[in-house]
Amino acid sequence: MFAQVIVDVPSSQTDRQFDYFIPEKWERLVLPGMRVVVPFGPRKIQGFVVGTSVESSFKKTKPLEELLDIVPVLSEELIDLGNWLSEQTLSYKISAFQLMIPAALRTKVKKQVHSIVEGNQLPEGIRSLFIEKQPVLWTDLLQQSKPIIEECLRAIKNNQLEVEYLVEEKGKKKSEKYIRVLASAERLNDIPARAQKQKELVEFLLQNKAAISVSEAVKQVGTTRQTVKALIDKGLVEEFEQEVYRNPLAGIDFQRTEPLPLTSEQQKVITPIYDTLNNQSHRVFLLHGVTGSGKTEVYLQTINLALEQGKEAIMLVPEIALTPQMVERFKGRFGSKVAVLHSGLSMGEKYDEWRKIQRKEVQVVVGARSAIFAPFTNLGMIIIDEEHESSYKQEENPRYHARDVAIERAKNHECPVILGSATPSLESFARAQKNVYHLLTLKERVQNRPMPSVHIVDMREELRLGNRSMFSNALFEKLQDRLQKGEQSVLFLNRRGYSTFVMCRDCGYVASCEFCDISLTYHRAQNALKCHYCGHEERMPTTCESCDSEHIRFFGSGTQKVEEELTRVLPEARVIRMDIDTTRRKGAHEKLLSAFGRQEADILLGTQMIAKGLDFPNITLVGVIAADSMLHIPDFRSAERTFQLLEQVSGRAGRHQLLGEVVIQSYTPDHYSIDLVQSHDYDQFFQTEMAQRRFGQYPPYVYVVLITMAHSELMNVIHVAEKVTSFLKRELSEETTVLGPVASPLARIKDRYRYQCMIKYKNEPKLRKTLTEIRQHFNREINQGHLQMTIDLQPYLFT
DNA sequence: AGCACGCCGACT
DNA sequence: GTCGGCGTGCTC
Repeated sequence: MFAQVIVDVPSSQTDRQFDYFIPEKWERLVLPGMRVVVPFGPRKIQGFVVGTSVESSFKKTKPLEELLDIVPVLSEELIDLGNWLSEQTLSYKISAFQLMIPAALRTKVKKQVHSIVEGNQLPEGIRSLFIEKQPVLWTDLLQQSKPIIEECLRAIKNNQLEVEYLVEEKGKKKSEKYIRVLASAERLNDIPARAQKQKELVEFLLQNKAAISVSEAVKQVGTTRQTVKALIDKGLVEEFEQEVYRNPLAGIDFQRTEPLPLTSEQQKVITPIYDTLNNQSHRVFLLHGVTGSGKTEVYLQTINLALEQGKEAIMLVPEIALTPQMVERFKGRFGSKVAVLHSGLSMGEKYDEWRKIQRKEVQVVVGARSAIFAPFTNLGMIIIDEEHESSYKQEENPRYHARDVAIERAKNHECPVILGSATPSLESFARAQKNVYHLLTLKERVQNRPMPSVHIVDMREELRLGNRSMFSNALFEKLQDRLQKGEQSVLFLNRRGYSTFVMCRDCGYVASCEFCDISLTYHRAQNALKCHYCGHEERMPTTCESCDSEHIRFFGSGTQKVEEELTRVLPEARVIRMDIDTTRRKGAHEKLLSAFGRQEADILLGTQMIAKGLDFPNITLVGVIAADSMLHIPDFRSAERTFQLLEQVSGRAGRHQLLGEVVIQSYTPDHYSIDLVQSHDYDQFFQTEMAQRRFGQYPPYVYVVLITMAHSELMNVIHVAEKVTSFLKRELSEETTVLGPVASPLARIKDRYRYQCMIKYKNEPKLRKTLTEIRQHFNREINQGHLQMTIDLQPYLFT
């Protein structure tokens, strides 16, 4: 028997199957989806078995070296999915497979050297290194002086030293010491009368038939490890190692909740989902529900039905929305049937959660992007909450979108997918309009709570009235008012975007490209404004093109500056600041939020991360300091992102008894992405934005591919970029547009110059073939490490 | 990705 | 003549 193996060597030349002979002792044990160690050339590496066969077309096959799993870590479905994913994203198969297993199971190859002769037969200079035939790590050896290294290399040639490859797993299963009682009740008499604690402990163990961890037993009886040790010595108690799961949620009690009664709207949207579940068919639903309309309850109840059918469910949430509040709702409803996967867990904790899924100890997974690969085998439901979120797109290879993977998996399992959002992505909503997805709508908040009222403040007007601070009068007064009433406020400042945009403070005019209708980016080095899409360039103006004012400014002030300002103008307010800087430490996020929940602060000031999932009853005011900050980054999705973010932030206010109010400060209050937040009119926003996309030929009207090339020599990268562009223009069909080459928005990273070109197409059968050819053509330069080339199909980032 | 093999200049 | 630099190609 032979095994087809994908080896752990990420390169284009090894991105195919290699045949290995299965030794007789493992004949029936080797199954597709298992990890193995194989000899590969002179070394040993890890690989995934993707198939077995009776024959091999190879004359000389080496045998498998080691079997790393007893049970496959990848199901047949996940192997297929991996192949599909690598085709879709033009990445290596091995990278796709590695994505699907927890980091703890990824192996590292260690190289070490040990002596195979007696010490005194080794050359004198290196004898002290290899005492007692102890192996020396290759990396340590390389730290030695040059003559020593050379002496070692010679010894290896002379068969005095041997090189050995070790394949090691990164993570370990956690085990704890457990005890069980061996003694029957009679032998209690063997314990001396004064050994009171020993007696108590044995009695306790006899009552509790099951084995118990030492630490737990000691705690329950109220004694110390010494007692346990004495009993082990007497032979009354036995100690053994037991594998345990790390529990990231230890000590937290989740209050069980029952399904809530549904509103008639919720009932209406849930019916077709139930039908699809009952028919065991595949269908994609787009659940468009305003903030606070009870989408989560719909998720919970549909998952519940899937579980009742004996199936499993995956629920994806954006990383920053994976708050304790969200986890609590799922644990509350499904208890121990839930595993949680997010980046806050340690490698070991993630491994444990993954194994719970693999062993079918849980039926529901709540997690961020990569949880879409949860090793379930009987999926009945996949939900993607906040489906418009860009964090579902992975920005490194394999550059996949969790939404696409979800739909592919759901097809494999013939089960429904729910994409949920208050502000769906244009792509998804357009698909719903074309009936590719089935649209479900929740227009009302639960219990007839009103949507928060939104005030848009024109900051140009504020300036004219002499208010130069970052808070408008309206926002300042409302903040004071909440402070007085003891209600809480949330202040939102978006610092995203790397490049400064240029704006006139008098009229709000923003310098934008005359060909692309996208804001220009300021380049300090040349004191020029550039368009990152078409390459257009103009001098940095000194006066406003529109009103001749000299108040032309670069924009961008961070949360720290706002915090400073806040303590100056409202010294009595207690402020919690939440951004990357204050939440980097593990658990800091939860700590700050729960402090705010206990009303230990009046104002929560933060970036993106406070826009989602936040649900506190006492929040009655939401302020957005600079609504335009996102609008002018050079990205065709900037208006969409602005609207989505403003809607999300607005949704944080007035979710319970108290009414909510929102203040949005803007220099361009008439822009539709800001203006339409006032009426919470998604449909109108969709219509307007679609017209823009149509005009500029952007998604969803076309598909986009971004090719980024980087090289340390500017002339070199320009040359490559030009070759790539002209090749694409020659090979691809007439209807396809190839733009560029232009310098990337981030024109130089780590001393490499970056250029990019963009493909816009509607239907391009030769696309993948052509892109693969390009990569093949520059393969040598890429392999030599001079040239970097990334190909992003359906990119979300254009840096 | 590693690693061996092999071809060319520098030097004992 | 030999050592070691890097370019080329292979790994079941």
